[in-house]
Amino acid sequence: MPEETDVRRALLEAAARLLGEEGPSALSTRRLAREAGTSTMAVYTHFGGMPALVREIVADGFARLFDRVAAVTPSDDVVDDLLRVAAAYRANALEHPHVYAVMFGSASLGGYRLRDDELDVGLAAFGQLVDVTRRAMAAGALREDDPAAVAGQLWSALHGYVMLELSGFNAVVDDPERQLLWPMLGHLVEGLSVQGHRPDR
Amino acid sequence: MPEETDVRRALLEAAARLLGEEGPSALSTRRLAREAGTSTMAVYTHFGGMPALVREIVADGFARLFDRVAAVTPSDDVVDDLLRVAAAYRANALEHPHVYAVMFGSASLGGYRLRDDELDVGLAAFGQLVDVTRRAMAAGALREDDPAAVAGQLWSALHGYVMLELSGFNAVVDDPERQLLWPMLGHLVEGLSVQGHRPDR
DNA sequence: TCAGCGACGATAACGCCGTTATGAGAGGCT
DNA sequence: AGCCTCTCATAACGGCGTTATCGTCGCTGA
Repeated sequence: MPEETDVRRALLEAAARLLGEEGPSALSTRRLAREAGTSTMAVYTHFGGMPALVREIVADGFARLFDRVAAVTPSDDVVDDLLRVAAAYRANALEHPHVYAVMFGSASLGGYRLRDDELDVGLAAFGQLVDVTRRAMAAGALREDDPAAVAGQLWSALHGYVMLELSGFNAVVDDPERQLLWPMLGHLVEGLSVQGHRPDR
Repeated sequence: MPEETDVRRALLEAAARLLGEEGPSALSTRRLAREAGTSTMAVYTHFGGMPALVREIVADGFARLFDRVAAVTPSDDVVDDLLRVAAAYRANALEHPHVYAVMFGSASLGGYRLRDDELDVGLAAFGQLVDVTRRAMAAGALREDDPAAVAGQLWSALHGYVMLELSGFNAVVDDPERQLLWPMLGHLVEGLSVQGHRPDR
């Protein structure tokens, strides 16, 4: 049960700022303490070490992702809702690329490991996508199927494009957003909406 | 023009082994020198520093990816070729998860940065996918379109699933391979094969 | 043959890092 | 007042990347 002392808040804000502005390599206990105007011990009394502090940052990242997706207002065009959810997801990742990388990377950054509570927040965000998918099925825009599986397929594709964009690999085409992201989602939705079923593989 | 001295080879092999067995955090000049039976200076005389050594590992990773995909023998079923290319891509990533993460992660690991020659090897591997895509279009299995764009869409989706699998997030469903990977690629191919065109977004 | 040279790498040092031990100070409770 | 707990500054330990220094080879040219 973390109480929001000033030092604790200062550390979290400095960590978020450092991660956002200079990347993961700038996140060190000493640098953090310097920026927050305290000593390295504060990191240990308030968090128990760098990995736990990173966990907090990751949890905040999932919470922000959830909020960003939740801010998409449903309309009467379910497919458009789906695409706007994707746009919100991508925008959040582009605005906080390092946090996104830590959230989903098997990356380094102190040997953290996703724990149940953070995973729950992540699953809650995924649940939003499942909801939109379920609504799209109810509206007939997507073929009836396991909503979690279909949402997972959409998520995989979206996540893949975002990761390639963050790595710069989307430059294999001239206009990635118009040649990769939206066509890919469009074609995937199209394949998911066909009524005839074809065996997979 | 690197000459293959024993020490150089020993360093590269130790680095590959450490990265594969213990992950990125085990890759340090001192540890590396210890494992290779030499001193840290060897890293600098042969590579110029850890980032350059990591670059070599990444280049090898791209070369191996290329070979793995090239080993897929074309058949008369172009869509099946495509799926077997995807399977080879995924298998390579699962066998060398840390290398794959470094190749495509905006990750840390010493502040490397993809340079032209490594990027060329990566683009060559992507070219293989473009070729398969082009053949699929010629065979009528995919609608005529920009092959690079279509290949990029397939790559994005595949890469996304692989990344989620490496992060453990594919556990949102019970049987990820049968509920996510193959259906996703199948639906995407289906959407890409429909003759009617729908405006994207 | 042998002097000279250049590459290789072992040693040690510098300033970082994460982490821990120690202790000083502040605030609340009895 | 006494005590206790929480907070954090200081200092230390070992490990890190990197650089400077320097000894030791093997080769080359006369």
